[in-house]
Amino acid sequence: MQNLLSNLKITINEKLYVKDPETSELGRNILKNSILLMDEIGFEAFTFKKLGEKIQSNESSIYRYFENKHKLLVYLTSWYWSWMEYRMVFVTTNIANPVEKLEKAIKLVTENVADDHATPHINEEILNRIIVEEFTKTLMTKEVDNENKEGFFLVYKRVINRIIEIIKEVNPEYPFAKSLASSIVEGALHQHFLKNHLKTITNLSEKDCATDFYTDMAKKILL
Amino acid sequence: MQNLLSNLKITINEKLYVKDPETSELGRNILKNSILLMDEIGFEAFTFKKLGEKIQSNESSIYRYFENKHKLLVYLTSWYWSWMEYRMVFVTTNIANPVEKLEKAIKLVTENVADDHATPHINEEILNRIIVEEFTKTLMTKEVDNENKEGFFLVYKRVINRIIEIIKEVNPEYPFAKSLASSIVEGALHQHFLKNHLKTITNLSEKDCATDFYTDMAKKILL
DNA sequence: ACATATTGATAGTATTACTATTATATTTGC
DNA sequence: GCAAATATAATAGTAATACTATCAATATGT
Repeated sequence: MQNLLSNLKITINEKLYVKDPETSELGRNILKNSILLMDEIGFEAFTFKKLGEKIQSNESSIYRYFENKHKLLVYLTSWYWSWMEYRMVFVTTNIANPVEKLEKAIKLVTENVADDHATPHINEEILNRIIVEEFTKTLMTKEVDNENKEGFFLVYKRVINRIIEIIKEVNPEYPFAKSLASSIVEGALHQHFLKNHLKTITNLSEKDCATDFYTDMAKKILL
Repeated sequence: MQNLLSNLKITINEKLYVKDPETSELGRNILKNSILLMDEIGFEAFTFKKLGEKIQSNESSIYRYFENKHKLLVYLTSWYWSWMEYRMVFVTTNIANPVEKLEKAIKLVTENVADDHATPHINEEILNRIIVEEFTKTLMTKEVDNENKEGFFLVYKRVINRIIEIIKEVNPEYPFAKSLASSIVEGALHQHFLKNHLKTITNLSEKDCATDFYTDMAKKILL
């Protein structure tokens, strides 16, 4: 089956870039290699100069696409959550049973991620590692309130809102639907971080994912 | 009642500092004002130069206490979790009923924090804000595995392990005690972050704390 | 009073995070 | 096919950061 994404383009908030990187070879190269380089050396050590060397291009050319590395990271994470939202809609549409719908949504945000070949310049498996290791840094800045107003985190909130709605379908009486949904999405990332680095305080081991833990949690809380 | 902490000194991993800041006036001044300055301008904008100006001391003098701002932040967060552990032991000792014990432990890690006047140079209310906004940054670095080996996160893990043990007492059959404990501790910080910045995806509002949400969660999962 | 430790002041370095300018390709429009 | 527009590359430069090193001033302990 041909994946719909081959034809659809993921749209990202225009304020996140100076020039749309999806519209040129260099732009797509920046996206592809910024994912690889960030995964390799981490967000703190990542610089536009090093990225320029990696793609045999110039620092100044990269600045024509992105104002700074923070916005590039927000761009990449927005891309990830957009991709996640697209898959969530796909997987939950036409499912009549709300519990089944919730199970599918939870599975999606908690399972291990593999590359989606429909997007040749984005490796989702590696991008997922960046989300696990760096995503909270996009939020935890002194500019978060302004950036939130500018809509930088809309896609992320939309993914969580979709889960909130499903939770409400499953149990309209439950008073903490929002907190439960945001806990699952953020918590799953955190459990994956722990399984990689602080193994003694998580039950997940190397190849596990967080699906069982959160499915069990949601069912016991809501049913 | 005189708080025990007035007499007890919180011990921090020696690898986190060059010279123990609790042993001099300047050291305690660095601790006190680094908390104030980080809260004010955020960890990214925080520099030893600015801190030096704030305490009318010199950048180079601060470097004699801490190698860099990352280690200072790890020091402050270790201090916080030590203080939390001390209070947790205090609050859970001699409670026979495991469920009551768990409730008290959850309350402690999820409630809003007020200043503890037993520690004149540390303002715990402000330090808690720093934990909410910056704690994950101490973990999410490329050095996390080495620093974990050096014991930088021992106190944090110890707090979580105490909760794991209580969860096991409440329900020895539950298979995800570790993930549940780490979810509660990290998740509570995250919910507090959301209530301050991304209010639409949490049920907590301004003066709420995460206690009700997590107490309800733990009971439904374990009982 | 004198040795020792602590702090302060200054200077210096490499790197980062940009901005500006100019030159050189490449594309496109007619 | 050629001029005009656009994109990219190369270079230089600036202010700030994250330190290190040195030396002077001051306080403390015996």
